[in-house]
Amino acid sequence: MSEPTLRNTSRMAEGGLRERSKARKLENIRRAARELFVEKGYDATTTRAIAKRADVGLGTLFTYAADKRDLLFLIFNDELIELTSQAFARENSAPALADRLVAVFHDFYAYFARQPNLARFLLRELTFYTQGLEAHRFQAHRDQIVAGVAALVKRGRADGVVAAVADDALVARAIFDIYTAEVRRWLADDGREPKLAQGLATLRRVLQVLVEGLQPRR
Amino acid sequence: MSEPTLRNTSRMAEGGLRERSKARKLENIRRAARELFVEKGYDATTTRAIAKRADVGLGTLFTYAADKRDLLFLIFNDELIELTSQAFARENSAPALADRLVAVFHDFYAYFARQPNLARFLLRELTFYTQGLEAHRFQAHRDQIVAGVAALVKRGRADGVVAAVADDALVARAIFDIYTAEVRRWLADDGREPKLAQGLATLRRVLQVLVEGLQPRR
DNA sequence: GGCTTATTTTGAACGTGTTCACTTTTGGAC
DNA sequence: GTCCAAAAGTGAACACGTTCAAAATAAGCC
Repeated sequence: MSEPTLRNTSRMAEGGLRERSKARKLENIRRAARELFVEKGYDATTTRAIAKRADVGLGTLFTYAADKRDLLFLIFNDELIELTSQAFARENSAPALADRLVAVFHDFYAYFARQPNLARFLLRELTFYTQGLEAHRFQAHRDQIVAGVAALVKRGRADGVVAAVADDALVARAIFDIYTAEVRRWLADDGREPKLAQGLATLRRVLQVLVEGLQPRR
Repeated sequence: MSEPTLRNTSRMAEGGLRERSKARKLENIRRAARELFVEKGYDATTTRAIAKRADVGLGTLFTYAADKRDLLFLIFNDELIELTSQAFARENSAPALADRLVAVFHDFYAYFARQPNLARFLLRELTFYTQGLEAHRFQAHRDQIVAGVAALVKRGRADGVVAAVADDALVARAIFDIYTAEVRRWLADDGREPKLAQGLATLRRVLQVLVEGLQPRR
C-alpha cells in the first residue's frame, strides 16, 4: 500500500508545508514590524498592531521573537550586518588613519541619520542586550565590526601610518569605544535632526586625539 | 481685628504646613524607592509598591517624578553627585597619566560593583535621558565629570605628563568616551558578578593606548 | 469663625507588553 | 482514510506604568 518513493517525495517537498508556512509567517511579521516601526517609531508601535498587520494572532508574535525588543533586532540585525559588510568593503587608503576610520563609520552615521528616532531606540535597547533570540546574532555583528577595525589597523601598520605599541585588537577597542560614545552623543545632542557632516567632523577630531596620543614626544 | 504681626508669623512658619508636608512626602518616596530598587531591582519594583511603602497614593508619585525612570534618578543623582566630588577631591599625582585617570574612575567602578544589577539599569536608562524632572540635573552632573577630567589633563600639562596638541576639553572627551564605553562593557561582560580589579585593569590598558597614541614617532 | 481660590492628593480607568491553557494544524504510521 | 503525537497558533487574562477628573486640603481674606 505504501510507496517508499512517493513517501520520500512528499517528505522533502521543499522543506515541508510546515516550514514553508513558518517562513511565510516570519516574513509577514518582519514586514509588518518594519513598516510600523518606521512609520510610528518604536514606542508608539504596539505589538497588537504588528500582529494585526502581519495577520497573525498576538501570541504568535512571541514564538518568533522573545519580546518587543527582540522584534526590533529581528529586523535591524539584517540591515546592520549588510551595512557593516558594505562599510568595510569599500577601498580606502587615505593618508591619515583618522580619515580611513571616518570613512568606515560614515556609513553607520548615514544610516542612523536617515532614521534618527529609531536609531536612538536601537542604541538604547542594545545596551545590555544579551537575552533574546536575536541577541546572540547582534553580539556577533558587534564583534565583527571590531574585527574589521582591527584589520584596518593592521593594514595601517603595513602602510606605515600606525605604529602603536598595543596590539591591533586593543587599538580597535579604543577606536570602537570612541565611535560608540560619539555616535550616542551625536544623536542625543541634536534634539531633532542630527547633522551628518557635523557629527562626522566631531568624530574625526576625537579620533585624531587618539591617533596623536597624549604623552610628550621624547 | 487682624493683627499684622501675627499674620506675618503664621505666614512664614518655617515655610508653611504645605511645604513641610511636601518635603516629608518627598523624603518618604525617596526612601521607599531606594529600598525597593536595591532590594528587588529596577524592573521587579512596581510603582504601586513604592507608593504603598511611601504611604502615598499611586498618583502622587507622578507629581514628584515624571515617570519611573525619573524616580530612579531622583535617588541616584544625589549619590552620583556626591561620588563625583569625592572621586576628584582625592590628591592624585601618580607619574603616569593613565594611573591618575584610573584612580578617579576607580570610585565609579567600585560604586557600580556594589550594585551591578542596578548599575546596569542606570547605564541603560541614562541613554538619551533628556526628558523628566531630574534629567537636567543628571546632564549637569555628567558635564561636571568631563570638566573634572579636563582639569586633571590641565594639571598633567603642568606636570609634564601631558603634551597633547588638542585642547583640554577635547582630550577630556576622548577619555570620557573610553570610560563610558568600557564601564558598559565591563558590566555586560561579567554576566553576574563583575570583578573590580579586572575591570580597572582593562580600562587602564585602553586608556594607555590613548596616552601613547597610534602614529609613528618621528 | 466662614468663604473662596489655588494647590495637592488620589485611585479607578486606560492602554500596554507578555503569558499560558487551550485549540488547530501538520506529519507520519498503519 | 484514519488515527495519534507533536508542533504551531491563539486571544483572554494578567500585571504593569501612566493619566486625569474628581475629592481633599491648605492659604488668604473678610
